[in-house]
Amino acid sequence: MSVKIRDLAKQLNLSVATISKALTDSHEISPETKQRVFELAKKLNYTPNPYASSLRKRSSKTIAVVLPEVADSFFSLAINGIESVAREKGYHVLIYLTHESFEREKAILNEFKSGRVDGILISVSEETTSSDHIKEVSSSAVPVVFFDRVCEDVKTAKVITDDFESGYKATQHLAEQGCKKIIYLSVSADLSINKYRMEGYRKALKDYGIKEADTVYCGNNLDENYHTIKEVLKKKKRPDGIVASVEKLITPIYIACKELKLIIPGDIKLISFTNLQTALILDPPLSTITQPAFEMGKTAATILFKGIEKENFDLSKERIVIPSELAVRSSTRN
Amino acid sequence: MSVKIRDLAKQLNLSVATISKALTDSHEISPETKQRVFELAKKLNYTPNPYASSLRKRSSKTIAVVLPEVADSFFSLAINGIESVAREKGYHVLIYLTHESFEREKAILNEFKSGRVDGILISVSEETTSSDHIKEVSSSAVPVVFFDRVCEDVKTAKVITDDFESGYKATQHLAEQGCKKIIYLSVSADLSINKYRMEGYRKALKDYGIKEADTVYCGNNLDENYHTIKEVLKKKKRPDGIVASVEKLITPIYIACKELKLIIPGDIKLISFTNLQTALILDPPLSTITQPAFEMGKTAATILFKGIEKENFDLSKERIVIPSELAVRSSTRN
DNA sequence: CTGTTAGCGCGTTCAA
DNA sequence: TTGAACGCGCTAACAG
Repeated sequence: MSVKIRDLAKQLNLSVATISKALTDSHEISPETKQRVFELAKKLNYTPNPYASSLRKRSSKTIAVVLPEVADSFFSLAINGIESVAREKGYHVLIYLTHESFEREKAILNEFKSGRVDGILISVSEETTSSDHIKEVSSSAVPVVFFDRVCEDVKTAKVITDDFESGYKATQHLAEQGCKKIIYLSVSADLSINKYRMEGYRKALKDYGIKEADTVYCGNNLDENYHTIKEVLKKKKRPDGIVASVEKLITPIYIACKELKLIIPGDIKLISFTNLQTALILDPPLSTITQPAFEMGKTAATILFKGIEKENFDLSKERIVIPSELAVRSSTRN
Repeated sequence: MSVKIRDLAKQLNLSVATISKALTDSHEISPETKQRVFELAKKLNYTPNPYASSLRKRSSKTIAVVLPEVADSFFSLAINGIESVAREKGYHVLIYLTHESFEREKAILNEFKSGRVDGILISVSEETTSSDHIKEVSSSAVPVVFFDRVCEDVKTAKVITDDFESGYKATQHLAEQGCKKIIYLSVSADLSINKYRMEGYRKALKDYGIKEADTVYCGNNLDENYHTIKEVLKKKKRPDGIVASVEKLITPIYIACKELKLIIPGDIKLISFTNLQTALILDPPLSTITQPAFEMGKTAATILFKGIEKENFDLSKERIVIPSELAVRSSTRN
């Protein structure tokens, strides 16, 4: 086994309590003994047993990050942001993936009632309809911060982007380029982000007097999505504009268009929500709505730590909306 | 606080020991009492305190995953693989990012000497030259499995792709298309994957009698990489083939080519290591070497769990090479 | 300034 | 089949 406080105590002829205090730099220990303790600790490479400490202090210095998946560039970047502030604050990060399954999400959340983590960062799954499982842990004194995909009915902090505005801006961009039939591609009707983005889309359609609209729901499978999209594009009254509300729809859209020999942006104009670097180099070019994923991760984590560390910090008051960016890229060919 | 064994014991007029045994389904407890215990546990939503249990059992049911970053599609997919087998086996996953810093990697590894985790999955940083920090934890009885980016001198399990072969195949692909000057774009000379890929590249050059070669080292910044690549492409004796050994070089290459009005694959043929879905829809098309990232994550995790759970399982004997795939995509325009 | 004592919640003796 | 007692390693209260 590794070296423990007892070992240090014996070697220095001190009590374990003294060592413990010295190690936490307590003011009730003389500088000299502190010095001796530090030196021996370093020499023997002493590292405190985190679980003993957690048990005693009732705090684990650990947070949980619950995500649908890390396939997507948004969540990848967000993890980087979360991890960087966690490390800075001396916290450890447990990662859990729901794979968009509600059942799995419930099972995961249930494990947080036992004090494994001091706080939770969550972006709910596509299937999540009820939020009881979250309320339950939230009310059992473990702080929860929502992040991107939220449950509005849980009274706690939320860090989101301006989904309504970005849905509006995306649609507006297409409308201003002369699109007359703009469709909205989605993956889940229940998701908060989707609801707001779609409302923005509807508002823009209205403002620009566009009557022809349609919402198409896709799934999580590339092939199926490709087929779904292809069917839509084969219709007699084909859309001339597409708002892709999530990143994973880009590939099937491009494939379907190529297959059907539809030219972007000649026949169909396209805009997608994504943080992919390769959006820069797609040809035909892809206009995008980019979310500040890294920043969002950092912000959400920062708020969570406040909720954990500040005694009476009211998380339910926090609702941070971070603006997304519209990047218009026009063709060099047409 | 949450409900504990004591609470169950009181309500059932049993001792804590009996409850504990019943919950672990011990054979020395009668079926009837087990039944009663289970029922009450479920009713009160009892979840054992993981830290008390870890302290007592000297096992945390937790593994650490140490990665450079999750920017890249390879690591994103790998995390999914790792998490899925971890969950299946009832393990928790702590994630740590080195951000390609050796110092950070050492600091992280140092924390694993205290029994926080039962095992470690690691893909080393670009800066990692020595492996003492890994040997140290590995020899202190915590199993380590390398994964993609390995340290050859540490005697433990390694899960990798056929880097030599894929470097060879990539170069061969360009050579067979008639390239006469093929350059290799890299990010770090020290990385194991890079060494092997480059050896494959060199071997292919030799086999195809290509004399003109060059290796260009890039960094982690999109802009800088763009400039570096642009300079190379501006030379009088411009390369006519590029092997991009990591995903993040794709974007700067495309940008530089566009800027210089170099046509892919007319002027320059390109092949890159990547798992990006959007590689499918890049135009001009991008041929790729794809690593089975999800599978690798699963495999690495599976081996790690064997090392953790099987008493005398010799990790140092394990070296699993998973084949990557060459996907050739040709232009529809030229 | 330092030491003694008493748990944190759980699992494992050993005795009944 | 059950229970009492101890200890995992650490920290906090209270004495000295």
